[in-house]
Amino acid sequence: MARSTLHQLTSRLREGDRRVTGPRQVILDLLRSQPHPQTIRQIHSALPDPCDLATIYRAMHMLESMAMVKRFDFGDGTARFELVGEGDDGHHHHLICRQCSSVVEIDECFLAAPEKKIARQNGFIRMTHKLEFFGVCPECQ
Amino acid sequence: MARSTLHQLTSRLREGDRRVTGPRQVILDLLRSQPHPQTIRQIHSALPDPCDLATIYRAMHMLESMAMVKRFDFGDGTARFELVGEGDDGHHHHLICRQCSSVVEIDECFLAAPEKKIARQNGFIRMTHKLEFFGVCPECQ
DNA sequence: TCTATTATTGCAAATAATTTGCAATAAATA
DNA sequence: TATTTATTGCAAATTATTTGCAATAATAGA
Repeated sequence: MARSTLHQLTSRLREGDRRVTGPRQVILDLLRSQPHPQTIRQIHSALPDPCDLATIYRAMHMLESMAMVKRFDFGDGTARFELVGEGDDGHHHHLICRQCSSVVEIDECFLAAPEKKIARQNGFIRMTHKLEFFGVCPECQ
Repeated sequence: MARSTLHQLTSRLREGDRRVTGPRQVILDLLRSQPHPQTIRQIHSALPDPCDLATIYRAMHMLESMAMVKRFDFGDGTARFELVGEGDDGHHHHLICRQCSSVVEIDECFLAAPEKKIARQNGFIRMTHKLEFFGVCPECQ
């Protein structure tokens, strides 16, 4: 999946009737450069031209509602966000080191069949799931 | 897996050099009666003889450290706890309705093989994972 | 059973992530 | 360029959770 240009991203904003503001551009540009999910705080401290934390929270909600970012939960009580490629649903998983918190992207999803089975057995529809792997990375062993 | 008696649970406390206090007994008894993970707040409001929230938070930490309860994360920013049977590691998953939050226990785990594969491919050890399924239950459709 | 020891509790205050009200500001449009 | 209104910054509010500390109660020993 090719990485979007900043221009492509701001175009998506315009198409969604959202304004292309300074904070939104630097946030998108930052996310564009990061291969792994970022916390609000990481985004905030990495911005060249800083803006208020509340602005980032609001931007992430907006981007999430437009399916431009995907929210991930590593179980530490802090949301993380990753840019979603156009035409992609962003569904994938991560492998996280419990010592140093380094992250490996896991593109494969093993749960399509089990998920269907569980849905059928319990009469559920509109299924999805959240899955993250944890372990100790080579460096931390 | 048979449900433990309150006596069996308090025995485990004594074996771990923990005191069998009033709050701990009512908390354990409450968890014993619940088939699904409970939030601190749910536990608090269901206690016949109420105690401080901080006491429940501390009790759950203690019980977790003794592997008597397992913490689950349904992604709503609130921890949930389920009693773990003796000789059981408590590892399992849930199916949660996004409308009414009803819960189905999923005892099967489909990820043993994929987890090994991911560990091998990335040189990780001491693996585990967090997985919860979400959907819309029959009642809410 | 009574006493001493110390883990545990309750209460209040502290954290930390996130949300929100509101006036000031700055995109987008005519 | 002027107008409209989404967006921002700032401060205060919310929610889940943690922590300090003095009071209390569970347990071991006499």
